[in-house]
Amino acid sequence: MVNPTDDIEQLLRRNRVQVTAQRLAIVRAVSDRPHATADEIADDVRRVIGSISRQAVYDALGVLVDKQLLRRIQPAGSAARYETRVGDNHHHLICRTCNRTHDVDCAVGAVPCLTAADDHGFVIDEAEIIYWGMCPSCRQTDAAIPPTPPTPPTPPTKARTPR
Amino acid sequence: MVNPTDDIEQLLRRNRVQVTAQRLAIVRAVSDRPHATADEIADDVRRVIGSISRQAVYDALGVLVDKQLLRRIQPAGSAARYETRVGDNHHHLICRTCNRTHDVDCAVGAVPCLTAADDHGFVIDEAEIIYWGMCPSCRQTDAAIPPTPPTPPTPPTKARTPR
DNA sequence: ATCAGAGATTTGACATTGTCCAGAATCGGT
DNA sequence: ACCGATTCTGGACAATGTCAAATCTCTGAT
Repeated sequence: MVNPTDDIEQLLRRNRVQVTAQRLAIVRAVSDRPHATADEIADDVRRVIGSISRQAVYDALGVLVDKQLLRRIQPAGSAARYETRVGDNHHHLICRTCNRTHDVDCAVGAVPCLTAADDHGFVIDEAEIIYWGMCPSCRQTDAAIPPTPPTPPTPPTKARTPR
Repeated sequence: MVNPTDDIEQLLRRNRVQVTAQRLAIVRAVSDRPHATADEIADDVRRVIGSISRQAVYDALGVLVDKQLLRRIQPAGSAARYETRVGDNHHHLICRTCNRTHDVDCAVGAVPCLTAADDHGFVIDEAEIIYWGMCPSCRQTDAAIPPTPPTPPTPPTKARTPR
């Protein structure tokens, strides 16, 4: 419960976003569970508000991302994820096995990575960086059960990603 | 036509990948048109081979990526794209408007970006970097037609990305 | 406090990108 | 040329979004 509802409401008003119960609940849900997918957010919101349409969730997330109140990330092989930490050029570290996602401050500095070796004449506005790897607990699990090459309990050769 | 078919065939055999007409055509298609989607690849292959099932395309691409003969990238808001340039830690520069994708050598050096500021105990095996921006020709087009605020010929506020 | 219009939500259809499965066809070693 | 393993085909299905029309709700002005 990071943000009292009142704060969220004022945040929306300051940014000229119409305030509705759905949007309040959505922002709160994202704030409470960073890196959640639209689906997870919808579930969380329903638990609080009772019900919400899928479309409302997508619309609200779209508006909030547009207004830069939320940031959307779309890691390969998973649905889009949302977070409230915005405007600070941080990156992400994702476990290939369990999909756990961590924020990582930019290694280089403030707005660093916006410099490509050769920009091909582009005007670059974002450098999106995702570090892929294996988290400590998955590494442990994986190492603990070597005697099952064909079908390791965790992912076989590669975690399935049914979108 | 970068690779004669014979070279592709030997490449497959060297890597213990069964050689089929479909796979040869697929590798060639990816080689001829880097950053193509599965769908585009299927079309290209059909133009050469006559026909191929959607599943065969996905299967082959999956196998080839597994064997590291192809690299798969999945930019936000578009289908997965494939390229033959593999194992050299290069990154990508994508135009938000027209989706044109360029390769960019890593700004830092050899295998550089594998260092996150805080790795949370992860074993990181890849740092995926996508630079987002606007390419020269889209920038020009965009600037050339300012008198259409409601529905600019190019994207209204943001290019739609129907996946 | 009320009202009108802008904007949001709901509902239901549809699109895209993949995956699963079972059977037929093909490949490659002998 | 044969046989077992692998691949391909075709059809169904799943996940994640988007579109469009009708209805409802906010919000600012009266």
